[in-house]
Amino acid sequence: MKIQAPKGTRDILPSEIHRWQYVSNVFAGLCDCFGYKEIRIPVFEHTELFQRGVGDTTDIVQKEMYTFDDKGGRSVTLRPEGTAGVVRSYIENGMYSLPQPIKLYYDITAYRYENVQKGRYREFHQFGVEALGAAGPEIDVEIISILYMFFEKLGLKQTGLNINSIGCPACRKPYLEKLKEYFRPLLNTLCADCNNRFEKNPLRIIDCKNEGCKRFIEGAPLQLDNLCDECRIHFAGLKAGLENLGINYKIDSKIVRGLDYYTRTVFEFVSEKGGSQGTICGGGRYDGLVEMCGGPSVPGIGFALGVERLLMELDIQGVTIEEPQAPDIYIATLGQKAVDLAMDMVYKLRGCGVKAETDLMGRSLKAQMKYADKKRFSYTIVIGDDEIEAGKGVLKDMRTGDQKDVSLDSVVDRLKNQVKERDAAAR
RNA sequence: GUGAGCUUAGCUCAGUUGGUUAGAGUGCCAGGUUGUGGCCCUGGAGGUCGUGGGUUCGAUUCCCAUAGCUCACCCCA
Repeated sequence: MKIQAPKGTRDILPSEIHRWQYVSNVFAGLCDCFGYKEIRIPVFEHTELFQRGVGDTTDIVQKEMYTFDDKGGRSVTLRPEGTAGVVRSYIENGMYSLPQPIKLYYDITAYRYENVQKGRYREFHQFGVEALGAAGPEIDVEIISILYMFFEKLGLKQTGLNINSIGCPACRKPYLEKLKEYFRPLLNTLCADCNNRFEKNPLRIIDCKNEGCKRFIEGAPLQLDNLCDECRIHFAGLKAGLENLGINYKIDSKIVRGLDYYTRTVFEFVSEKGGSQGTICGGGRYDGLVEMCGGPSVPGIGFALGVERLLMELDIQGVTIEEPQAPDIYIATLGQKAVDLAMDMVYKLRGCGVKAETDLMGRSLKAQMKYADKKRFSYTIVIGDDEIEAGKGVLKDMRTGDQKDVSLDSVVDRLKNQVKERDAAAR
């Protein structure tokens, strides 16, 4: 069998790595401004964490987890998302006794076993943020504003924000009864999936895409219209907070979110043209999760953003990310003495932060020049026996083709300064 | 889990109505007389035509199976 990357995984190659590094850096910089610190959590956790944290009735837990027994007979699972692991770490490391709220972000891979298609992979990348300890709508607004500013910084203009409230345990119970009452007489006309959902998670019926079911969903009671006073006030606070910052949103009363732990605020950022995988980012409040995972009763809110989908959206909206700066100087050599000298020179230059290379293939001068050209070096220096004897090298500007002699003693210092000045000017 | 399309060189693709050594462009390597890139020219390396089986004198081509890729459903990032 030919060895190749497993289904649903892919290499991020040197030719595209700058796009990934760019969005990661922008995200990290922004989180830093907002006072969020990076957390790095394990790629795998005990399976039980996700069963409890993500929810037994979710598709993720029921059919999408990469679960296996390790050699000690423990069942472990590759993380299908980041929140559960962060919450586990919050509890395990006693973060509730640090100044609250705890504000964290992460840049991770996640794993779900499902059929691949556009914008969906088995190994995929997420940027995420979690804020624990704050219950009011202000933190909801802050979390959403991170994303809003992030998209703005990246130059994404057609990315819409949808928000909803799915209530708390107190108001969800009577609502679910109401919902079931509504759907009960319709059960034999609803699809098989919905019949399944009816007992396990009736909320998800509202999300059904089946045309036959959609007709009835239109008239179904919505959680948004059946919130308790506290939830209603919270949602009003969220809306007012977003308006205060000038953040546009739409209320989408059908957002449910596929994970069990969400309470009250749920939201997503969607692409206008992204097609079936148009959700770039999803998030919400999870006030019961920490307690459910064995910690104290602490409220939380967060989001996860799909990096693959973000990069797709940048393409769709025509946002290009510039290639990193070209390398500075290539030292072309003729003869062993020149090779030795060049090795010493590039070593010194690199020590000063200058991007320098020399021949490692024993190639002809012409081939070396071709290499320098293809790799887009700004300058080359040619060194041969003549130059060493004269203590001079030929410095060539690869853009203009101009050449001049330079003293080999001073050239390292001169280049160093030149690059420093250029970098300062760029800033 | 279900359905559709695709699979020939590193990449993008031709092609063979079944018949000797399977092609182009691009990329890579080397040359185009003394020590200089880009344009141009020449040459070279590189393919068990996804894999396994069947039909046939003969299969890269036809048939079947299988894997992978791509897309869609479900669901999600």
